Amino acid sequence: MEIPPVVIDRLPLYARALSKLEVGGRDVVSSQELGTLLGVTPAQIRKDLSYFGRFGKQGRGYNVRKLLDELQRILGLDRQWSMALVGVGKLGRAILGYGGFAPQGFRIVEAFDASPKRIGERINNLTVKDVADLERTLLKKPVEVGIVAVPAEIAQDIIDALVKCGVRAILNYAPIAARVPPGIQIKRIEPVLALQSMTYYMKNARRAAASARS
Amino acid sequence: MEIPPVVIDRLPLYARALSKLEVGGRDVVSSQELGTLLGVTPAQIRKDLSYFGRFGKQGRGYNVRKLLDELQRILGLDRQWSMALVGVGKLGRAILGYGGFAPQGFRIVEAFDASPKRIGERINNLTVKDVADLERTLLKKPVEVGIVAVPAEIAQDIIDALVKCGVRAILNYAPIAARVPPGIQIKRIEPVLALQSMTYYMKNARRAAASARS
DNA sequence: ATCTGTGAAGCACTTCACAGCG
DNA sequence: CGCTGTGAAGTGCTTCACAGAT
Repeated sequence: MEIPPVVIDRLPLYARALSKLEVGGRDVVSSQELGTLLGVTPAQIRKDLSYFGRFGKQGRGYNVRKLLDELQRILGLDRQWSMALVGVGKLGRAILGYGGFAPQGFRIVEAFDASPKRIGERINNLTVKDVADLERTLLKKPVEVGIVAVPAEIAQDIIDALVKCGVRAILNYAPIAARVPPGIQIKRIEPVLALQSMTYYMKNARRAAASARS
Repeated sequence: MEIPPVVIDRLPLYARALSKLEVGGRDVVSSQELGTLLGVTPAQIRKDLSYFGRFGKQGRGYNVRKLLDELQRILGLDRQWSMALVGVGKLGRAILGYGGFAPQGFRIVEAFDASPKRIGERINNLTVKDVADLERTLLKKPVEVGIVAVPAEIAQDIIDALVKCGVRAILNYAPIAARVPPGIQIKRIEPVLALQSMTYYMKNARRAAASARS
């Protein structure tokens, strides 16, 4: 069956909420309650889960531990993923320093930059390599994900190189509409775009209406 | 007329592409060409723009400068927006140091933190204030946008406080499904969620299919 | 009695296809 | 002839509403 991409985008949210519930010692949760926690309708949660199987018990709800396991398996979160960062400027350094990837199984195992000042530098147990050696390095020791934190002008070239090295997903921090071949995943992380669409709803100072979408 | 939210989300992309074209000295562009640049169908671009007016010339295309002006006006990008950052840890510092906001008219004018170590610290011409003074400060001198870069546990409280101070949009970096009253905009910036949905398509190593969505 | 799982209905968004203007 | 603007058709996603399990 072909699953709607929006559904896939919501599953990590469900998983995170379940994870919190589990830590809190919760055994069972209903779609109603989970929906309230996440700002999603109960029907949507049930429908989303129904694409993958029947995980609940009628009259009771879902077993927190079991559903979380299922979601992690479905999403491929029951394993480690290795990533290569390209661009070790201010943004790249922040990404290297960010503590949120590792606990979720995402590890940055290579860092590249073009500036002689940065090549050879040691940050967070990683030695920055010359971007000229990117293909050599990643063809020998492939990674699954590429993180692009380079200036816009060269971002597409870097993305092409990463794809050539077998990367199957890209997290793009550069402000460009990058093109990738079919089958390769790419998501942009762009705070400015997020701001620029929110201003549309803000510019008329209307206190009412303008439904907020988390 | 009620405009589909997805349309609003695409307009900043169009604006950015037009901006690049303008810098490149381009006078006119067709929906076909703009679509190729952005990976969007020409029909979608024309339909999106048609919600707001008739900006093109049949047989020719769109005047780059004029369409860019219109989009900036529509999105409210023809003015400055002031923002307050809450949380000056590693992530908050990276946000303060990020050079991408100011050129687009978004200025961080206040920074708050709870840690005595950070309060009073001067970063990028901003003095970090005590988060206990958040309401006092922002009620006196309101900002339009709040940037939340605090630990998950206190993020909802901070968001509530910001909303109380009249903030109309929130850029949320904390890993929670935050709730805001209707009329308040909120967008999450969460690289981990982006990764966690991409893995779904990666876990079976299928080289074919699995359409990539930029 | 409660809450799931799900066809069917409803709504939202995208694409088609072409009239009409430059 | 080229390209926009747009109703209409098509596709995809969400919500409804209820049968059925516990």
